[in-house]
Amino acid sequence: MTPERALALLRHAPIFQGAQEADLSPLAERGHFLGLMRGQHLFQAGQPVEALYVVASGSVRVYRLARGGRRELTLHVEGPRQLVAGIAAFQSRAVYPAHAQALQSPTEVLALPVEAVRQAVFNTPTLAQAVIAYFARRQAELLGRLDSLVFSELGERLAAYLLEHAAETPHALPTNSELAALLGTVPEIISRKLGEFYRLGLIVLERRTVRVCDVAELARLAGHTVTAGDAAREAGR
Amino acid sequence: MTPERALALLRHAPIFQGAQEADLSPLAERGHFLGLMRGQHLFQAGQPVEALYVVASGSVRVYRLARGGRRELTLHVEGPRQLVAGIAAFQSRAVYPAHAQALQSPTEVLALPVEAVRQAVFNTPTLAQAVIAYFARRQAELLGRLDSLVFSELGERLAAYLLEHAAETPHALPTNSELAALLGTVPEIISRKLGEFYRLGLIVLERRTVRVCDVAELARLAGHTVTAGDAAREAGR
DNA sequence: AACGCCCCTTGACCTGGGTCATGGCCGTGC
DNA sequence: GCACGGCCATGACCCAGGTCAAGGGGCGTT
Repeated sequence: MTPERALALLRHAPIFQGAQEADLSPLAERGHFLGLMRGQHLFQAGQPVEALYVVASGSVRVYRLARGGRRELTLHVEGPRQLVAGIAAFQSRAVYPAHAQALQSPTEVLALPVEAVRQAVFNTPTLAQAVIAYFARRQAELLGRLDSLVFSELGERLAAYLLEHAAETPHALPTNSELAALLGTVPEIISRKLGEFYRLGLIVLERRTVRVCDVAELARLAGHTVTAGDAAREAGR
Repeated sequence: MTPERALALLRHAPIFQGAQEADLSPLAERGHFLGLMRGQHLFQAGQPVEALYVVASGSVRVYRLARGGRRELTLHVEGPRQLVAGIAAFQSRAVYPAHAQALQSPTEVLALPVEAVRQAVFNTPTLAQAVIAYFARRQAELLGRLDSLVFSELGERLAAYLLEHAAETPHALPTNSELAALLGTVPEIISRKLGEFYRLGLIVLERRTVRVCDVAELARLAGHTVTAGDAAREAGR
């Protein structure tokens, strides 16, 4: 039973698009499913890499911790069919470069032993090609993340986040701590900024959801190098 | 003549380690050398990707520009045998994600057309494997960069830089603007921090070179979450 | 119902570091 | 020689955002 389910999952995972079913089935046979509760860790940064994971249900957050553990930065959140530790699996002296934990209960993942993955990928040119394309995409995302964190202020990042995740408003919002980890700050500041956006009439908050009111203005905040202070000044004249 | 030189270069490039000479020579034949003066651009961010470059001599700086161009962040500096745009070359709708410019005059690079590269890599499992390993390494570096920029203060980053690049002291230092771009800040702040380090007796500056005096203390600054203020306080008691 | 826990909100305060402007130094070219 | 341009240094000022602490609400558990 497990192999069929595993195979179905792999077949639909974006990273394996373009692969032959015949190439995937040996991999599927080596995999096994794991169930996780909210908050439970899939692995910790620094542990040797044993497996690569494909999310089957729920979601997994991958994050780095500052020295001392006072702050954390969420690198990405992966939902069904997405990979966790996909890149780490191909490093030679491989230890996980980040922590991974389930965000929901229950979360189910398919664990694929790294040797099995490497073997499958290195023996299957189409797979190798898919993996290379996947890596390139991830790298581009990471670069975007990097300079948004370095170049833009919190207001811009928050505005961008709201626009991106609130296609259908109202939309459930993560907790302030989760948002803070995502945007590289602390919960208090998120609280203030959201309050500020509300006062500017950009959003409405109600019971853990946001409704975006002024898409155009949010986009301006997100896109240009414009601080909320500027916006207030402009609104006031 | 060019093909031999190109082949020799490819053979020694770390990314192609483990590849057969036979697999590299068709690639070498498609390449051509370019000469650049200091400051001249190899490409600009946003241009469609035409080629991947291997540095033959001199060095190339790859950097991103903030919107508005007021600030820039150097992603990496590549010397001989290193790749520029190695990852961009494998993205599907590929535009360069960053700018690349020569740091020295003269700088010489080997340009390899992307189709030639893709073809060679996708047809040669050992090459594909090497490329995957290379990507994984780069990704790990980028992650390290990311959280040093997000989590640590400037003093830590500067201390880390000095330690890393001053194995043999005294060592030539880049200009303050170059350092600033590397560490994610502006030249004035570099000037102040270096002055502070000097006053603390950690380094000596003379005519564009640094000599590191107190390795242990610098390492403490770089490694722990310790501000220069703490150091001064401790030194003073 | 009452307790405890977690999260949110807000205020007060602090500080790293960005901005702007001035002046000095050095190297290069005329 | 002198003038110009780039780099560096430094002072004055400012502000986004981090820190710490206090208080309040929602909700699940006993």
